[in-house]
This record gives sequence, structure tokens and C-alpha cells, in this order.
Amino acid sequence: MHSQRRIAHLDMDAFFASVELRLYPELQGLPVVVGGARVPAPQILADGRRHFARLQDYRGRGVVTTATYAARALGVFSGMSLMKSAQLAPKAILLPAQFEVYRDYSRRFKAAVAAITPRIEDRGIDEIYIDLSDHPEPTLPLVTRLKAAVRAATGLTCSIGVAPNKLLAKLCSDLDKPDGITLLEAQDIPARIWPLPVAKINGIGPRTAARLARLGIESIGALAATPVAQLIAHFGPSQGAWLHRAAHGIDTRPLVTTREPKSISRETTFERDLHVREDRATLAQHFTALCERVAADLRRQGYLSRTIGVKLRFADFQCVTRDLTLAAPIHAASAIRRAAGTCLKRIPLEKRIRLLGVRCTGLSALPETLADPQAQLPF
DNA sequence: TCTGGGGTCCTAGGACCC
DNA sequence: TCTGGGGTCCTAGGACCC
Repeated sequence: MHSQRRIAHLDMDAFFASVELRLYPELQGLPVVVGGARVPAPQILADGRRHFARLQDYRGRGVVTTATYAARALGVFSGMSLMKSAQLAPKAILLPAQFEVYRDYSRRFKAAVAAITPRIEDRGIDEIYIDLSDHPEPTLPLVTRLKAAVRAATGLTCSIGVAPNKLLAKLCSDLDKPDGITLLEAQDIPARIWPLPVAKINGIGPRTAARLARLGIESIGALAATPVAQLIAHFGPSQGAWLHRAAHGIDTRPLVTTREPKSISRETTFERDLHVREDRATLAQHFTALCERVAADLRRQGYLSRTIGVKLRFADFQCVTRDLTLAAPIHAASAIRRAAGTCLKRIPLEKRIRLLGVRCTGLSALPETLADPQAQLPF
């Protein structure tokens, strides 16, 4: 028999914004927003002090990547357009995202955890699952030690939830943020999980939450009380049964401790919507650049791709994709551009284009001889 | 002055093979 | 001439996550 698992979810607190506060301590306590591309970097003044851009001076199509807790208090949240957040917090500091710096902090906090508890599932740049089941130490001192190690390695705080599975661990890491520890057992589900809105469940997004709301189901408890047959009638056998299990805190997924990438892609949203007729040269330039960037990513990560695809988003936000599977895998930018060009020809282009992307799937390992940069031709 | 960029997973139909 | 399933690959779209 296998005993109860002990799964932790560790989530860094306002990760990108907190890294920026480490780099610019004079911003501590202020509303700060980290934004997308084309945001000006801080300027060093003659007296050595730094000058920061304000949200009110931003023009463009970027969105909020992360906001400090002071900015969140003004109603600014991830995913909100920067122009809209400027209405809510015009004087907030606006910083460009520095993904290389965040990746470095990410490696440091993960290494600090791995030195104590090696069974880790990577869930992106700022969160991980940790399997504590086989660790001899009691949960609270162990988790306290993990937080201290993360802080020593990065200077940053995190929040940790510990529960019998990933679904519940993820739910409860969010219950005491920032800098919190939440331990949850199965018998705590009715009191602590059922009052929460259904969208707190990882896997229930805005669409599913809206469909549930139309059925009068708003809380996880209401979802748990709904007969599974009714859920299956509305959402199909797979999703319906899953919704029922999730609401009851049932989740048997193991940790995935190693993973190979399935796709590598690059995309760009234009500063203004472009049209094939009027902006052919500009579009061609962006298209070639995307193919070159994705080719460079493939080579750096050591992959060939057999299926090349394109993605377009039109001005009305309609999204279309086309892909093409080749007889043999490729990695050269010129070959990617040729295949992606074939895909593009299959899309009617009457509408203005907002976004263009190039994607490589069907990945296989690049042979060693080709992976050697000395052996590479430019394209 | 709505709505980024990089991913994963699922569904579903058609082709094709056994 | 009509009638089968099962399995895999390819393609397109959609939901969701960080």
C-alpha cells in the first residue's frame, strides 16, 4: 500500500517585480509595474541617481507582466493593458522586463530547493512542485528551511502550500500570500477550499468559469455538490468527470521531473495593424526576422523540427494557424522560411494583421556534428 | 485607450493502413 | 458489392497557464 503523498507548491511572490526591487531598492514600497517590450530602461542622471519612466507616459500595446503589491492595491494586475493601468495608477513606475535577469534568479531559487529536496517539477520561471513524501523531516520545519534557503539564495520571499496532491498544493500556496506557509489535509477541504471561486482551480479559466456561472455554479463547493452526471452532460465525459474530481480535491497526477520541449516559437505584435497590400515589405522583414530568431533558438537548444507553422492574429483578434509537416526535419532559417511561406500562402489575407508568429514542432535532437557552432553555416 | 509572448494539452475530422 | 473496427498521422482550433 502506498501512504499519503506530501506535495508542496512553491510560488515566488510577485517574482519579476520583486527582482526589480532588489535591483532598484529606492523603489521599495512604491507602485511599480513591469511591462513588455519597448518600455524605456531607467536613465542614469548626472548626479548618479536613476530616473524612471512613469506609467502615464507609456504609448503602445503592451500589457502588465507583473506589478508590485503597492500597484496591485491600486487595481493593477497581470495581463491588464498598460494604457488601462495608466488610468488607474498614472504615477506608478514602469520598468521593462529583463527576462535574462529573472532566469538567473529562477535558477538560483530552484538550485537552493534542489539542494534540500531533489524531487522537483518545474512549472515555469517562478514556481515549482516539490515531492516531500520520502523526506524524513516533519513538514513545517522542512518548509521553513526551504523558504530560508530561497531567501538566502535570492533575497526574495515565496509562498508554499503543502497538501496530498498537486491540485490542492497549488490552491493552498495562494491562501497566505506573500511570504506564507499553508498546510492542508483532506479533512480541511470543506472549510478551506469549498468557499473559493471555481476559477481558483488550476485548469478552470475564464471560459469554463463563465459556463459554470451560467449553471449557477460559482464556488468550488457548489461544483462539488453538482451531480457528476450533470457535469458530464454539459462538459463531456472527460472534462465533466475531471471537474467533479477537482472540486473534491482528487488528483493522482505524479510529479514530472524531466521534460523535453514540444515546440519552439517566436511571435510579434506590430505597433500598428499591417495589411499585405500596403505593408508587404514591412511584413516580409518581420517574417524573415522571426524565422531567423526561431532558427537560432532551435540551434541553441539543439533541435531539428519536422513541422513548421505560422500564426496570424487579425485586427479583430481572430486567430488562424497553418502548419506543414516535411519529409525530413530541418533547422536552417532559409528552410524554415520556405516552409512557413508555404503555410502563409494558404491563409486569405483580406484583413489587417496584428500579430505574426512562426512555430516549430515535431522536434528531434540535432546530431552532435551539426550542433557544433564551428560546423554551422550562417543560414 | 482594451487584450504580450512562450508554452502545454485536448478535441475532432480526414487520410491511410491493417 | 457491401461492410467492419482499430491505430496512427496530419491539420486546425481552442482553452489554459506562467
